[in-house]
Amino acid sequence: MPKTFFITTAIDYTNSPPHVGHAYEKVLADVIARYHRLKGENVFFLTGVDQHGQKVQQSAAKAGVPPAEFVKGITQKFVDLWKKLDVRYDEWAETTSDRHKKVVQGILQRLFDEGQIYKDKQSGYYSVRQEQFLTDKERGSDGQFGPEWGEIEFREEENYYFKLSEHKDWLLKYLDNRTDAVIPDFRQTELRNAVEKISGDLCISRPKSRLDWGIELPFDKDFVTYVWFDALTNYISFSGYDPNANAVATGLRPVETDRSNESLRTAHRAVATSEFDAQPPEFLDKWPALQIIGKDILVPAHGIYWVIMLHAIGFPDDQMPQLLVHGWWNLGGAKMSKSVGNIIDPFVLADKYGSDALRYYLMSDIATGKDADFSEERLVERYNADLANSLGNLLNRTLNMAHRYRDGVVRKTGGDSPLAVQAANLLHQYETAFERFEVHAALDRLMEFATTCNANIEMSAPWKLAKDQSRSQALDHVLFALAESLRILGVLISPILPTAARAIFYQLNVREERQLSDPIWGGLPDEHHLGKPTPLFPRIES
RNA sequence: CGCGGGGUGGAGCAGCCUGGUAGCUCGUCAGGCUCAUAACCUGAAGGUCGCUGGUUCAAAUCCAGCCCCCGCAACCA
Repeated sequence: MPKTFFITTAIDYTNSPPHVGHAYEKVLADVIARYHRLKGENVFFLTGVDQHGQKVQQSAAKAGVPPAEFVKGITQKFVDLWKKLDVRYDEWAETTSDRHKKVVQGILQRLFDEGQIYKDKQSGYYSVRQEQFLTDKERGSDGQFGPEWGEIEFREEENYYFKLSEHKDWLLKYLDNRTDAVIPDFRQTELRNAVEKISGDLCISRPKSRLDWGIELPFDKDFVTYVWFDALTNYISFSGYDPNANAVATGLRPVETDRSNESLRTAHRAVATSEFDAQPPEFLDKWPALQIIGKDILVPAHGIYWVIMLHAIGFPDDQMPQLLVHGWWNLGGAKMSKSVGNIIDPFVLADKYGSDALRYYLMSDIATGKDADFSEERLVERYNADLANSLGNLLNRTLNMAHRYRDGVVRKTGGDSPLAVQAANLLHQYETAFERFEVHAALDRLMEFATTCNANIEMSAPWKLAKDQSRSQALDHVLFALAESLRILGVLISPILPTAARAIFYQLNVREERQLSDPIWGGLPDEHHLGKPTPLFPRIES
């Protein structure tokens, strides 16, 4: 039984409703997931929401509702959006669920028992209004804290810390050994540089007096865990990880009193490997995941904290997730941001242009990993050029001719079509692009093929063939090749445009193809009866 | 000398990792076609691939230096 393809996205923070950036990430993950399903693989696509934390607590208080209720409302908007955009996930992560809490607490307890988590005192300037400690970063150009922070006081606070810096050397070595830990590679360079600068440990708690909307520390009920262990662990807590599966193996673990000792660390790894194997089969079947994240949360969250957390709880190096880091949709060259108020609402776009149009734009007009500029005019332009004029019109004219000249029946004739060769090339290039997560490139190849088909029609001029009885067979040959080409286009575009693909199959009157082996030339039966043409992508007139 | 990204015909971008006639969409101009969603096809004009130097038979692509633009507190993919 082959392993399941496991793909995750970042979980979205339920402090405010989704914008087009959220939509991009989930659609990207959905497209890659659908591609793997097309390949016939078992796929586990996990996404969800991050519901705890200070901002949520504050927003809920402002709205005058309990955090649990506040979070429910925002969560629903995300769920609604994914439904609207055909984002089909297999599991939904909500960090307030019991299932998740148990895993988080299990991991925390374990690390605490092993001495990886300790209590310490921190002191510094504290903003009462913002309920946070201030660092030098918050100082203005004059070196003072600005009025936006309100009253500032000097405060001491105890918190729990995770021994992050202890794993710095491991992480450096891991990154050096695995060149595709992060994609694209320049992000790995960026991460590697950031790891070099790690100093100090990671604060992982907040006293309940300050924040109680979170998961309680299992070893100290006056605290909740803050952000990192709460949010990042969702990737394993919702995929079957059992924090207690390693109970036996942990007993073998040497007590690490001298943590700088390399031999102990080696022993630690040896034990860790076996304890990882003790995980439930359903988890082992999925893990490791391909994790899709935005460029803002690579450093330090996923690239440093998350992989170190996994390492600390015994995940071997070859079980580290691969991080696919995508860029941002900017607006007029400027960053999209809530405070500036230049947020694009994906609901509005989806209602106005349809799910597929939005999906197509988000997948085609940005190179995976890079930034791009969002523009509604571009969306319309690409929709009209590629989907309406090229692909949609190709389907329409082909079906029209088939009905007009042949009553909708296409016949297999001997001989090769130049389109057959092109289709084989297309399939190859398409797969290559997808293996590199270059969805934009895959779409380019698809549209090139559609253009080739359109050019093929001009060249063969079926309307002339139809007038000449002696060339009847040539006409059959052309029409069959075109119908076959469209069937292949439908299969290959289905991960990106699931709704449109279904419409193509319907109009071609073929059953919904699901396998990547289907786009092989010759799949269409002889004497096939095509369906009636209906404009697939009506032009958007501005 | 902080870290990283970018600079490609009028606009927006891909290509760069794995050097070998510079490609896509839009726009402009000229033809063609009529099956089609006033869609389609062909051709043309338009580029010193930021600058300088190096490596090479060959550089948009590799190396070095320089110039300009953007991101790196929070919200936040």
